[in-house]
Amino acid sequence: MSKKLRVRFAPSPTGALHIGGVRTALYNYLLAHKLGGTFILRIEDTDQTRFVEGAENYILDALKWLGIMPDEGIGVGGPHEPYRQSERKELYKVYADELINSGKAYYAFDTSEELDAMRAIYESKGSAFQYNALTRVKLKNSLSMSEQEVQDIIASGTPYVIRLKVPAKAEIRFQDSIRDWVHVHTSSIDDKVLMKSDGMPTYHLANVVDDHIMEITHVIRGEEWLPSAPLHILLYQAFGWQPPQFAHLPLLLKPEGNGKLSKRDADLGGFPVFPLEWKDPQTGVISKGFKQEGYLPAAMINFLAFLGWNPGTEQELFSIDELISAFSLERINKAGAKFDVNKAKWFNEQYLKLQDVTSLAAQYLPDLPKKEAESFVHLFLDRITFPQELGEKVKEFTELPSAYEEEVVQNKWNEESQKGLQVLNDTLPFVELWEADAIKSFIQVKLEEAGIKMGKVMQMLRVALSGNGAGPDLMISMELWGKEQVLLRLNKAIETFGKR
RNA sequence: GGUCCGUUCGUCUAGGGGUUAGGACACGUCCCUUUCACGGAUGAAACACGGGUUCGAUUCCCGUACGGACUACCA
Repeated sequence: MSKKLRVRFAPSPTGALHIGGVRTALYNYLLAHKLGGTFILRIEDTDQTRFVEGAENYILDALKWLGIMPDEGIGVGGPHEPYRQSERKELYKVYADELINSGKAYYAFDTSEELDAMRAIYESKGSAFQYNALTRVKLKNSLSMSEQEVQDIIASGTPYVIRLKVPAKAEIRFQDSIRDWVHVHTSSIDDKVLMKSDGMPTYHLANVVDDHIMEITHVIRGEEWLPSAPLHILLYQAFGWQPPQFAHLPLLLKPEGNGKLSKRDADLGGFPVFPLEWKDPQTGVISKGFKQEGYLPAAMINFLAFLGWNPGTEQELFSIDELISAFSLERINKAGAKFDVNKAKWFNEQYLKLQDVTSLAAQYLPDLPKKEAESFVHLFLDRITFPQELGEKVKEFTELPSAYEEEVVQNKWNEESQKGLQVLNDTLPFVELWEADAIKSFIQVKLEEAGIKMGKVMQMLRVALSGNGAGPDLMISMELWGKEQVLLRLNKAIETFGKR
């Protein structure tokens, strides 16, 4: 029997969770649920300088809103606590020392400034500096210095880092679930820093150690990690551990032109990149959230799932349960996907129509009587993308027209329609049952009696009552306005047009 | 610059040695609706380029171009 599947989503609390991160979390969640595995949330906060207050809660809230909650980890607990890397600091030191002792890693004393200077020199010569088998002997580290020197310098309290001693001539290969075999020569891999001088591990070390300890079987993460995957393989090898199965997801790209989707593009395009609204605690800048814009969680999930994956059938609308059963790593695409707001909106419209009318009415039209609110929801549900448009629609509907659509008036206001409106104005007060069907037959009869064709006046009537040449069913609208209001509007319109 | 990854309609994608290259969004037209929207139908719209392998390549291989990621004591 194979090991039980365990996956993790491991964001850094450096700000709001980006929509690409949400998709990564979603794919992890889907795989875990499909295969009866465990979905773990771990926080990678090893960079103290980039820590942002509130970001961790934001991540949790965002996942909660979308319904992709972890089974284990932050906010849930579990057998491998703590799940915040800053709280596991001591652990990484142990493993880094293990690598030192086995000769797989070494101490380095070069300062950032020295390295920067080194890079500048190489760059001026048109090449790139690498801290590797070729250069490390000439730099300040435990490989180039005598053992005594190293002991002295450490004892003196000089800051140091621990670097991985990358083998000089080897080929690293691994089979990615999405990209198949990837191979890289170690000559292109740097002796990466494993432990920083502040005693914190870098991503690479912490990630590998935690994934191993937490028994992660599949690492599903963004493509930006692909270049460092060979380094991670090297680390697993150095520890003598079995690496997990890797799956590097294609990137989410900006809608216009090329490049990774960023917050800036979103602002330009007028759509969010964050699931929830986010206020940057440093700058106070507020970024839009999909939730606040009116996107439904189920629509977001469906839309996101299809950005880089598809079931191979022609079905597009998938509930989360359907996604879980249809999902597989094998059907994830290789190429990056551009974020298309139109498609997102379409998904939202589809899910909006599926919403319960009663609860939409209660939530978005709370000030209206229940029955009336529900009528409005019925009237407008097919014409909106976001639920909060209901309020705007109703407001617009309820207010007296401030102007009349000029083009329609121009074309339709004539002797016959004038006569028709006048007939209606005179007779409508006598409608007994003010209800759409009754109003309709009443109008039919009255216009016929007057010898006026219905088609000649209906659009004029619409403009007279609503101001617009197009809109929801007129008879139902009239029912909702009520007799008094209709007559008021009709009067006003006749008066206005009559002056022309 | 170097390393790695990628490339099918405008966008998301299906497909895969022989297909009318399929679907969805967006767009056009028509139908439904005395309007609009919804819905339905329909149209326009793609295999980056060049070599090779092959009877045959969009599909396999190699190059080129283009795009992207990475190249920090950031993740």
